[in-house]
Amino acid sequence: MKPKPRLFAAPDLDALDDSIVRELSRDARLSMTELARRVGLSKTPVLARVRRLEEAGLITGYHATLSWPKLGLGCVTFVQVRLTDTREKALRAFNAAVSAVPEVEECHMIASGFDYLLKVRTRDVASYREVMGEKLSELPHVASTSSFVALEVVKDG
Amino acid sequence: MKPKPRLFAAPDLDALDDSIVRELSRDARLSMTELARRVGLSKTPVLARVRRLEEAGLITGYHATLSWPKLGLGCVTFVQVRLTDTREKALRAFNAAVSAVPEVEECHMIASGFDYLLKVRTRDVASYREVMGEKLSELPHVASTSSFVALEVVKDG
DNA sequence: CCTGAAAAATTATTCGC
DNA sequence: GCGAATAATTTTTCAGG
Repeated sequence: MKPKPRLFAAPDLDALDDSIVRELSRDARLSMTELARRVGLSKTPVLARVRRLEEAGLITGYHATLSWPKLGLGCVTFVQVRLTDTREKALRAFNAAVSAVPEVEECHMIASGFDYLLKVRTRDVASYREVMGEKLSELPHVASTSSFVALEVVKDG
Repeated sequence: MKPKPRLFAAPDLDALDDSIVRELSRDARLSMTELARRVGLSKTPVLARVRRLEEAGLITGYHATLSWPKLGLGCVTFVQVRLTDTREKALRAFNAAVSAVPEVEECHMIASGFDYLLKVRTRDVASYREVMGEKLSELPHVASTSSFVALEVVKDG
C-alpha cells in the first residue's frame, strides 16, 4: 500500500492534521461537523486537533480572499529597496516602519543586489506613485528604490 | 460630520459592504449573526449582501492562513524569468504551465528588465534548487532565471 | 486517542411589518 | 431594512471501547 503523500513537511503533523490543515486552507468556513466527515474522523478529535493547530500557531487565522481588481486595487508593484545602513538597528527600524504601511502587502529581506523586495498593492499606477513618493521613500534608511509594475497578475496569493 | 473612510475603492460598494468585506477579511469564520452585530445591521440584509459579494466575485473564498515556517515551508525565493519568445501564444503557454506548479505562490508579468517575477515557497534552499532545476527551468520558452532567496520574511500575505 | 449519541447553544432562514 | 419565530445545524459534553 502506498503511503499517502503529505502536503506539509512538519515532523509533528500526522496525516490527519495534514488533511485538516489542507481542508481549512481550502475552505475556512467548514463546520467541525463537515470537516470531521471529510477527514474521516468524528467531531471530538477534530475539534481538539483544530484547537491544537491554532494554539501551536500552525493555523494563524481565517480570512476571506478578495478579488483585488474588483475592489479597485488591481495594481501590483514590486519595489527593490536599498538601504544606507544595514546594521541590525537600522534593519529593525526599517522592518517596523515598512510593516506599518498598509499598501505594502509583502516585504522580504533579500541576499544580494538589493536589500529588500516589497510587494505593493494600489488602485493604479498614479496611486502607486504617491505611495512611493510619500511613504516608501520616507522609510528609515532608504537609499534608493526601483519599481517594477506588474503588467499582469498571472497567479497570486 | 466626517465621512467614514472606505478601505476599498470600488464604486459600487457602499460603506456597509466595505465593512462586511473588511470584517470577513479579518475573520472568515464569523457567523452571520456576529457579522451583523459588528456592521450594525440585522442578519437578513447582511446575509443578502454577503451572498451578493460572493456571487459578484468580490469575495472569492475563505481560507485558513498558515504559518509556513512551522509547516516546514519557510523558504521564500523570488525568481526573475526571461523568456525566449514573448509573443502572445508563448506568454499564454508559460502562464498556464507556471500556474500549475504548486511551489509557485505568485507569478507576475513585469514590464522591464525581465519578463516574469515568481515567488516560490519551499522547505529549504536545497528544495528550491530542485524545483528550479526540475520545474522552473523546464517551463515553456524559459531563456534564463535569476533567483533571490529571502533571508527574512518581514511581512507576508 | 477515538466513537457515537444526547443535550444545549447558535445559527440560518423565513416571515409579516 | 427590521425583529421575531421557526427550523436546521452546530458545538459541546459524556459514557464507553
